[in-house]
Amino acid sequence: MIVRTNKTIKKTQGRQKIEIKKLENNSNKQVTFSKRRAGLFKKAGELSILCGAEVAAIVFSPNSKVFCYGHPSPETVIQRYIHSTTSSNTSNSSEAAVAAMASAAATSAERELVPMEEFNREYREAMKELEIEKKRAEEVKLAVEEKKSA
Amino acid sequence: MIVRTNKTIKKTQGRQKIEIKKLENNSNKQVTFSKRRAGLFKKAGELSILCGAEVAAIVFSPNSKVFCYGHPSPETVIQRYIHSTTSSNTSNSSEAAVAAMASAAATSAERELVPMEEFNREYREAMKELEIEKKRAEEVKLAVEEKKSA
DNA sequence: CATCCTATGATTAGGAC
DNA sequence: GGTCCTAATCATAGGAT
Repeated sequence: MIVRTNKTIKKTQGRQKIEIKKLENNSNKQVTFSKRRAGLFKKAGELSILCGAEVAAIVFSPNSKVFCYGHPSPETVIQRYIHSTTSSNTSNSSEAAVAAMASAAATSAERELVPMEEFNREYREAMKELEIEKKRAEEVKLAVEEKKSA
Repeated sequence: MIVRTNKTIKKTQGRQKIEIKKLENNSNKQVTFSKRRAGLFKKAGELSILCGAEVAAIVFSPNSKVFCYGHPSPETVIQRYIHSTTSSNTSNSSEAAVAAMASAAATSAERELVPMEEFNREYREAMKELEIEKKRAEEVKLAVEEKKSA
């Protein structure tokens, strides 16, 4: 009896698990690009509505075609971003962070809003991290300057 | 005797359906903002890896704090976007690198005294931003070296 | 505020038009 | 190229820590 109940025949394979790595198949890459780009913009829109946030998303396809989403508009958000990043002229990020924390330390010590014991531990860890970061920042700075003079 | 048979008690309500409209509850809005921002950036990263696309996402929180994701870097994509939408001349790419570093500095810009109650949060954010910036700086560095050898 | 957990809604891979 | 479909993975709301 070759009676197949259609109930057991899947119409599609459904969503398959995929690895997040460069897609090699070009046509599949194009399809994935379109679908996920739409998904990304939708998410961006939801975030802006739900939280009243300004959001911009810019995407260049593998073929260099540009797509963008923005609320209130891509330009508005980009301008604001550029302004927010260039208005600061602090020389070194690590030093700035250290200064900020030192400032916080002085204030908190007086107010005792946090157990000193815990604070000291966190502070030491922070300083350690910053030392490491300082060295890396220096490396990058050198690399950038090197490139400039080249 | 407070004996509850956990078997019939659901530990959580699980994901609830929500309307996409402005959240009014501020604390809930903050939580949603953090979670969805992370999700958005993750999606952006997946899109860039899967499709070899250049992607940038910029988000301003309701409190005007700026967050961004970019591959290869936010600045790179923004520059390219500006160039693609206007006919202005291409600017020096090293400026992008410098801007990237300035971005890190902006994260923990100088401030007055900080209430200790905010210290832990501020501290964690600063560390996280530095962590992100570290990776970005590394990418920029690699890009610079790549260009030099080319 | 971040992170972990679970249940469930949302997204999307694969396929067909 | 976009659209519709299904099934399975993924993201996330709500809660706890």
